[in-house]
Amino acid sequence: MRMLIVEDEAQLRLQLAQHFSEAGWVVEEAADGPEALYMGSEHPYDLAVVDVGLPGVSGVEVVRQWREQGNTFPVLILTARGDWQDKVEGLEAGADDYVTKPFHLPEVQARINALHRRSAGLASDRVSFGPITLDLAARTVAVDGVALDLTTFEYNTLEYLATRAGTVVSKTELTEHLYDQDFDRDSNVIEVFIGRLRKKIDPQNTLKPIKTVRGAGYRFVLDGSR
Amino acid sequence: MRMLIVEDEAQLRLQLAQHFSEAGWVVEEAADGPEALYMGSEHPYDLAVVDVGLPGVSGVEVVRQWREQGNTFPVLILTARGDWQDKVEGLEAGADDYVTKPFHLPEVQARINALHRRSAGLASDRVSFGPITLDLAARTVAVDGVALDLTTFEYNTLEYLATRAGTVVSKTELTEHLYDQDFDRDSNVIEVFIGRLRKKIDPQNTLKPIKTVRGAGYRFVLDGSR
DNA sequence: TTTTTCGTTCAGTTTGCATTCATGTTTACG
DNA sequence: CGTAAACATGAATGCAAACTGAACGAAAAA
Repeated sequence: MRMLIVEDEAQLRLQLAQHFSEAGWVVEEAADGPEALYMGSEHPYDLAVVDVGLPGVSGVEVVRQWREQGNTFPVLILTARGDWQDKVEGLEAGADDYVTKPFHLPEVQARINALHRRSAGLASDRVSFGPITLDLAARTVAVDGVALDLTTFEYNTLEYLATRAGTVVSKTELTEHLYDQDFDRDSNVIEVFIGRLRKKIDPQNTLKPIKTVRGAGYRFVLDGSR
Repeated sequence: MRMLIVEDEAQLRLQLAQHFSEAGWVVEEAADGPEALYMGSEHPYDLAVVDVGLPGVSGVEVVRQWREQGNTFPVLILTARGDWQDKVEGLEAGADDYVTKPFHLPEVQARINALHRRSAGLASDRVSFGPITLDLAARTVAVDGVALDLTTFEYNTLEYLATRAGTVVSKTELTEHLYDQDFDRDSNVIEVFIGRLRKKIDPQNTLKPIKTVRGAGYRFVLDGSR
């Protein structure tokens, strides 16, 4: 999943970026309002963290303009402690949640997990499809109760497909959400990962949870149903 | 584990600091309210000891503000004997336990152990994973009933991983909780300790209790389970 | 003092894994 | 059928992350 971090203070921005990279996100950064506006309108992020106290174009303004452009990804704003007004304005501008600075990473992490989960339309951190269970918080997958040993990208690919189970996901959509902007557009990585996933999830090839929709992409489903 | 001691009286502060250093904690100190507020919001401590009778911003106030910021680490407050009110206010502000001054170190030690254990979500001082058993109070580890000879840091590293068994712990997280703020960020100590731990716990390399999650950190887990 | 213990650094090596490439297989459609 | 495009797959590559053994040096112990 791809996240945009908008924060002018370099140290804090880096700290957040490092943390969420380690947590498995693809992270991009913007240091000021205009940059944030550009990046947010150019790329399909899955989530954004925005400091409202930006120099120049304020964070609230950034969020407002994103929303006016029809951007729907969840936005978490960072407000200075006691700045009641910022918080209210931010939420009115279309932010989904807020955390006051100084904050503790676990708190930000928790709220981001919640936002991300909600935006995927899930009630819980755990999703099951027959014998296949994903734990979004722990980033683990089990088949028939046995944990699978997946690499970061294998897991990312599977999570993206599974949280959109039943719908067709194109290869471009996958690369847009699993890679940052400088991705080689004519690579076949996705095909390779799909292959490896199929082999790891279902070595006997009996479940066939990932169907190919020729010319359109892939669809995660179980059973013969549709 | 990293602890913050907030106490204005230098002699007492030093006594506590020395005691808990020897007990294996990484100890940092604050001498007044503002300093305590700053440090508590800046660093991810695992526990704090706060004297309520601070000049300037009172200890109760410090705890209240920490809690408002979403800080969750356990807090033990020190109150003057007979100062009934302080104790009540402190607990209401979000402290977890109290000790009245003058106190006996063993008592403080015992309460801190209890708080720390509870915050790790453990019911007992003893934790087992298959043949591996840690005794948090005695800071000892045994494999198949045979005691291991671990150094302070080796034990600390193992304890941190084991009390979070099943989840991925990043190297950054480890250094944040096992070292104080002036830690050389591009050191590979953690890797070295992980290596030594693996060798000591499991010389035949059959249990493989510490798994590497490339790019993310380490995960303590036994068998294929979870 | 000398000796030992341990935390830390460093350099060299290994390994995991994302990515590419070449080739094989399926499918749609004329 | 035939053929071209889309997809699958096994092996090869390259690089950064992780591992490791040795050495250093500070502090504790003897």
